[in-house]
Amino acid sequence: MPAFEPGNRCVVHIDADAFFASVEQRDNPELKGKPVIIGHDPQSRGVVSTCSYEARAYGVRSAMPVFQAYRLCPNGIFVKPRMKRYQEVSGAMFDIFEKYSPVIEKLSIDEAFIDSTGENGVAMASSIRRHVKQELGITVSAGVSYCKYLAKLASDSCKPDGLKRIAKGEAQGFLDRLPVSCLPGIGPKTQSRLDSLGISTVGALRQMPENWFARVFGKTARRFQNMCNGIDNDPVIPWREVKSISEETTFDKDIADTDSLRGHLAALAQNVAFRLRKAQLKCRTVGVKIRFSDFSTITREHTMPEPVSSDAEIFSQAKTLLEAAVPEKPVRLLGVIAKGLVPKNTRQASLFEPPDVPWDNISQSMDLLRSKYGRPVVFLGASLGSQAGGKTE
DNA sequence: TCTGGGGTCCTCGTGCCT
DNA sequence: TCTGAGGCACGAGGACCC
Repeated sequence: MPAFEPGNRCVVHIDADAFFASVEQRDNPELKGKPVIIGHDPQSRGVVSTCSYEARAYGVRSAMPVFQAYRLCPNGIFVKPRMKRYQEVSGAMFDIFEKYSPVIEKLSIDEAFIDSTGENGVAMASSIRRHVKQELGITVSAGVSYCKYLAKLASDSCKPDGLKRIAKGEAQGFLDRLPVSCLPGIGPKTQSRLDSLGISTVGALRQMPENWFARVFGKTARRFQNMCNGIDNDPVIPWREVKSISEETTFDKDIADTDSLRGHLAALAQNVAFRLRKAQLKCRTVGVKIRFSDFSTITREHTMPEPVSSDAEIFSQAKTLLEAAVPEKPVRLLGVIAKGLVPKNTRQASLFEPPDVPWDNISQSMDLLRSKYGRPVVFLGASLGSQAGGKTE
């Protein structure tokens, strides 16, 4: 099978290896070769964002509680995430991708699909890998195939610092051996459901009849059946519409006091509103998320006739929802979400409202001050005392 | 010492309208 | 006027991903 099949669809998937940890090791050479764990203080609530391969050797994994990571790897170096720094390096990495193809789909801060149809995908992937290593000092893994999810499975299978191609003729053999959990969309719940039915590999899943797929997967049956058979016609999409903007915070200690909750809610609402306006958007739906001390979680939302984006309007909606939810147990996490996003200038003309919208003017002035001096300079009265980033301190 | 944060998508129940 | 069906929007929650 030739490495380059002219005219055939070709997708490259690039995924940085232990991205946050690699950036920290690059910025601070003393960390090189050591077990670096990106996460909050091991004494606090929180989970591991990512960790270096040296830490993975101890059994540390992403999404693991930090105290557990500490138990497994007491000599691990715990580093607080520096999201701004990672964004910078990510930006530089995507600048490199753009030199190779105009059609790039950003999946997250550290991975992307690149459409390489009409090009030699393997050559492009190895050139990108070299380029990123030379310019940014971090390694990325690459997968090359004729569709997106196979390109991603290929890069997953050769991590770290690898390159793998799955050609059309090899796809079925490669897929059949994989555990079902490798398919995108099959998480722990679906995996255990399939396990209980005696299905553990993609090969076994592929043997199941069409009506069985329909019964087990419902609307998504066809997608999963196609994936088992190496079929995926999803194009590489260079731009996606944002559907929601949210912020949430887990408190160091659960909070039962409603005044304190209201303060945190105001701070969250303000940050969401600020991000909405920065993106030139308004929202029609405001929601709150409340997680109690027993980890049970509820969400409440309200859709308004007119889209809004001011701090006061979003806070007012969120406050009403929080009060209606009547938290009877101490609250562990509080969040505010804005959905139903529309462009900033969308507002229905009203016969009864003056043409000037005062909140828009106030918000504009507040944003100018925030942009100049930083977020905490101007804030809602209700958020007083909750401006320390959400954590109770 | 349990279990982050920011997203998307799907399902299901409910209420409203025709 | 009442009733049931169907479509639709909304709200809540779950699953999943990085």
